[in-house]
This record gives sequence, structure tokens and C-alpha cells, in this order.
Amino acid sequence: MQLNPSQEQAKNQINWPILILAWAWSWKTATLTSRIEYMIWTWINPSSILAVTFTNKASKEMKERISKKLNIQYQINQYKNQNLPFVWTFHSLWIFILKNHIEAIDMNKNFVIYDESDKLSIIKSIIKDELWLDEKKYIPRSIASFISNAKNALILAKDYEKYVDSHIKEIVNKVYLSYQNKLLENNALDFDDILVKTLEVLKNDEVLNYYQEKWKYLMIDEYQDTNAPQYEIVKLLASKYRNLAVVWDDSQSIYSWRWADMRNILNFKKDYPDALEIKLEQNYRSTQNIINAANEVISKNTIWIKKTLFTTNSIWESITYIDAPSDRIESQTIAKIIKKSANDLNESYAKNLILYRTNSQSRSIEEALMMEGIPYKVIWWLKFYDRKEIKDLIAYLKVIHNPNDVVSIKRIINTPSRKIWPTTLKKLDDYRDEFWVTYLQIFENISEVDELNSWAQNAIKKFYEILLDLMENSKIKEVSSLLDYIIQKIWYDEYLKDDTTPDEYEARLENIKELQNVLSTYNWLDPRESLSTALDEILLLTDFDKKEENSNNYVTLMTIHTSKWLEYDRVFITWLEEWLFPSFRSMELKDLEEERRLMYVAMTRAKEELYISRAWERFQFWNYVTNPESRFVKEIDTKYIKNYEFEIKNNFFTNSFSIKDHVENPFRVKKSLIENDVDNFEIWDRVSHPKFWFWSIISKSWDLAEIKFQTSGIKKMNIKIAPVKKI
DNA sequence: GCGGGCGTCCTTTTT
DNA sequence: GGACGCCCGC
Repeated sequence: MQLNPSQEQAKNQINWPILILAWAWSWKTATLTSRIEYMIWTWINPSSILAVTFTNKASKEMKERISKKLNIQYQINQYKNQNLPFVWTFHSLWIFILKNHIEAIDMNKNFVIYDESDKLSIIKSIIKDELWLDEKKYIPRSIASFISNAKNALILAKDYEKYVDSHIKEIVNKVYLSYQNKLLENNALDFDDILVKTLEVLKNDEVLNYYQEKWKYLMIDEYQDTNAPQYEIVKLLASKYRNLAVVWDDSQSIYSWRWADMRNILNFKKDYPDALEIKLEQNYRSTQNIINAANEVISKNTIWIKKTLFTTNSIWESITYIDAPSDRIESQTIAKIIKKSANDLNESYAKNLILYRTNSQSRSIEEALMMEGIPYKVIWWLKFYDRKEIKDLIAYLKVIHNPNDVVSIKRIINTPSRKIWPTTLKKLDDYRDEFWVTYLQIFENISEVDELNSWAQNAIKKFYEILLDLMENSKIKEVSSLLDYIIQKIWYDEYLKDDTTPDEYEARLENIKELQNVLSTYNWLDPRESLSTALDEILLLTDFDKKEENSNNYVTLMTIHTSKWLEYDRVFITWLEEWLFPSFRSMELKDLEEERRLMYVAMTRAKEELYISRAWERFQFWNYVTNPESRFVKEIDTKYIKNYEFEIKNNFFTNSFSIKDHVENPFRVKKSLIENDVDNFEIWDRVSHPKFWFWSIISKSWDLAEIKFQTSGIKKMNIKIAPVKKI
């Protein structure tokens, strides 16, 4: 590949901070790879180069390119090889640092990582059993999001008190403190902690110095998506040698809801006022028409860096608009188009990507694809790890690895059933709190726990024996045979068979087999190490990462967020309706602009053909609703668009729903004529709202109330006239 | 104590 | 429409 002048400039500037603006498909990965190659060519030690990406996919791609260029091979634990540049995702990099140096902040390196549901179960138990509060008023998910917010703003539990300015935050403060204690006791970290603790570790001068010397050349991709802790960590790592290159695109910033903060770009310029700025503006993928239309949409944003994205691809294929009467016809049309081009042109189904705003929207499309007999695959993040059988087995592995992991112990102690019931567990917990011992210590001396009858003691003793045996075996067995051994030892297969229908049983066996496959890639490491490496990586693993690109003949379905980084010949963007995309939760300017960037990302996934679709009538929220056409469709000049011609116009409504089923869109209920009695509403009352669903009141002064949605923002409303109902 | 049945609460987006 | 929690009957 021949680099263009700006790419060339980015490649050659290796001893200076640089800021690279890279628009969609400007070959930034290729540029970065050339830069690495060039560095090595100037005798820079490869292992002192660190490149960080957001997704496993991106890091895999970069590794492949580097392998090719340098003619070398990456292996699973790349850090063992001293002669390769480090290419990592943010999360695996932080975990690597923690594995090596978490002792600097007095934690044990056998820590485990808790996922979202582990986290919620801890928070729930704190709210219920420790604070004796009603989990319906103090919703665990909501409290969890407060805590997550705090962590990403770098507010530690011990400092949270200073920020308490409302009743709810008082509760959050208590939960936060207790939650962190529990994590510490369990030797566990949650996702946010991975960042916070890494930063803490790097505040140790000796450790920091070690990494500054280790990685003298830093490259960060997708910098617009970094959040505060990530920014701080990168700043620390780069502060000594100042060889930091960051790549970003403001138009593709779609993670502000995860605290990604574009101000980090401004901070970068402040930290490195002498930084060189380079723009990569040539798009090497899409046709001019798609690029023009995408530019036009994004230019409606008020915060937007002027783009002169251009391409030399001169084909002017129009964007096709499927303006369907019903959701069923929308999906059927998509299926037909795919089927037709597959049949007529004998092309692979793998050319097609179907995008939607939220995961739940895949269903209607799946049905149509199924009807046409088109093979497809829905990509759901973390779905693999979320499955019960996988969680069960991984919980066993986690406990073997870290016996302090109480959450996992609780998960497995009665799975399969050992008749160790919740009351027994409660007694164990009380005992543990009273005598300050670990579960394992209790198990060892179970006969001293007088609160338990001999039957329960015996059951636990048996469980403990199993555990000991598994731990013993983990020292000698490679990780995939350890899994075999666990399954056999706990009679897991029989448990599944009893517990499920034959079909489900088959599906679960499939998943376990898949887990086996994943684990067996770690077999060549020594047993303990393979267990620990596998556990870290499985948690970060997703369906998406297992997907071999274009190797199979199926249509791919995913959310737009997931599609970032990918390119397909033919792309369908579906459900283009107001309230859905843009989402009804994102109607404020700031959020709306992020939705628009999301549309930009979606459009630029297409290389050759782009289809956009909406339906006049769709079955949604257990009703038939009509939503107006998305503003994003209107924002594309009609000269770029042609309308899809439906073949059998008269058949629309025989396929569709009868008119009487149709109801008013619940999102667009006109302001209520009924005046609410203001005195009926109290703080902490839960109310329903036709547009925003379920809320609770967090403050009230006469008729003006602040109402908080469970996971998102606070809205001010006048209770008297707002269409709210007490529930 | 367990499991089935019924009521409640939901659905952004993900490392 | 489905997941999950809770209640009540064995």
C-alpha cells in the first residue's frame, strides 16, 4: 500500500506527541502499522512499542497486519515474547498491569473480575440485608449506576461523602463503602475498578517508572472514546518520554454514556501544546454518494469538526429507502433483497450487514430471514458469558483460582443441588461476620458451627471435599481437562439433563463444547497460569470476537454500536423512526448529537450499497404503534436517495395489521387535560409517564418535581400538568 | 424447603 | 412478551 502524504507524515513522526484526526476508513490502522514498522526499522526495540485499541477485534486486526509485515507470529500471551510490539485492548492492558503490580496497593494478584450481574447481586444484598431497605425504592441498578458514575469521575468510596447532597446519595454512600469492602474481601474487581485500580497502582513511582521504561512509544486508537481514568493512566504512562500518538474522530464518538469524554482531546492539546496535528481525510472504502450523504447528516450537529472527507471511488450508487407500510413488510423486503442478490449474482450472504439501534430490535428481522431460509447470525455482546451453564462452570473455575470469591461460591455451592439452602447460607454468613473468617476456613472446621445441624454440616463437608479435590487437580491438569474433570466430578451433565428439555440440553452441551474450545487454546501454558489467563480473557470475550470475518455464508445482524470498526458491501439501517432512532431517551441536544454520530457510523459501514428503512406501523411494546419518520432520513438530500419500489402494492394491508388493532403511539400522548392533585405525590413515589416510562420522584417543591429515571437522567416536570400517574 | 404459578417490571447503546 | 421475584401449597 502506498501511503498518501498525511499518512506518510504520521508514519515518520516518531519522537514527538502527535494527534491524528482520522475520518472513517482513512486507513488509520494501516498507517499505524506502517508507523510501527518504521520505528522498528530505525532500531527502536519492538517491545518498547505499545499500541492500544478499544476492541479485541481492532487489536486482532492490528496484530495480524504487524505479523504479516514483520513476518512474525503473535501468541496468546504476547508479553512473553520480547521481540514484538505490544498490541492490546484497554481492558486487557490494565489487567496485565494489575496482574503484575496489584500488590503495590495491597491486593492479591489472584483477583477475579465481577461482571454486571455479580455486581448487582452484591449491591442487592447490601441494600436488603445490611441496610434493611426496600429494594423497590432503592433500586439496585440505579444505585449501581451512581457508584459507577463516581468511579469514572475518580471519586473513591472514602471520599464520596463530600459529594452527598441528596437523600439518595446518602444511601449510595453507604452502599458504595460496603460494596468496596465486599470486593476487597472477595479479592474481586468490577469493570470500573479495573481502571481505577490501575491508576492507583501507577501512582506508585517505582511501578510507574517500570512501565514508562518498558513502553517508551505509545499509540492510542479511538481516543475520542477514552474516559477520565483512561486519560489519566495514559497521561502518566506517557509523561516521561512524551512519545504519544493518539488517533481520533469526533464524528465517531458514540460512547459518552459510558463517560467517554471528548474533552480529553482538548486536554491532550493542553498537555502537549507542541503536538503535531495530522488529518487523514481520504476515505478508501465507500462510494462518493454514501460519503456525501453521511457528511450531510453529521453536518447538522452543532459540535462538529469540519470534514472534507473524500474518496476516489467514483461509483454513484444511490441510497435505497425502504419506506414500508409495516414492520413485517420492512423485514420481508430486506430479506427479499438479500435473497435476490444472493440468487441472481450468486454472491455470499456474508456481504450483508443489518443494523438496528437496540438489541431487542433484531427479532422481527430474524423472523423474515428465517421465513426466506436465509442463514444469519445475531451478534450480541457477552451473550456467551451470560449463559447459565457457562456461568456455572466458570464460577467453579473462579473459585478454584480464588477461593475468596464469595459470589462465585454462593453460585456453585448448591449447583447442582446439594441441598444447601438459603437458610444454611445465611447462617454461614452470620458466622463469617461474627468470627472474621473466610468461607474456606469455615468449611474446614464446619463441625464447630453449632448453628448448623449435622445434616447441613455434612452437606457442606462434602462440597468442601469436592472443592479441595478440584483445587488439587488444577495444579496438574491443563485447563480444558480441568473443565472435563469438574463436569464429571459434580455430575454436571446429569444435572443439565434433569433440569432441561432435550432441545435445551443439546444447546447447552453445544455451549459447553464451545467453552472447551476456548479453554483449550490456553492448554500450552502451565496449568495454574492457563487457568488465570483464561479467566481474564473469557470475561472480555464476546460472541463478536469469535466470529471469523466473512469466512461463513451468513447475514450478520448487530447494533450500530457493535458495528464500529466493521465494513460490509451492503448495509441495511433499520427502524429509522423518531423515538426509536433517535431514541426517545436522547431528545436533548447533547444526546441527539450523539445519536446523529451513531447514524454517521452506521452509514459509513457501507462500502457499496446502503439501504435505509422505516415502517409506518409496527408492533412494539405489545401494541401497534406509528412513529414519524426519523429526522435522520430527512437530513439526507433526496438527490442521494431512491425509493424502493414495492412489487405488490395492494397486498400491503392483507399482510399488515387490521386497522382496529392500531393504537395511538404511547410516546406521543398529548398533554393530559386532567390536572393532577399535587398533594398526592411524595418524594420516592414511583410514577409512570407515557413517554418516559417509569420514574421516581427525588425532589419536589410545590408542583415542580425532579423525577429520575431508573438508569438515566433527571427531568424537571410540573406534576400538575405532566402526564404522570402514581403507581 | 421447592417449585409452580402469578404479579411486577421492564428495553438503549458495552469494555 | 419474558425474566424475575414472591407467595403459597406440598
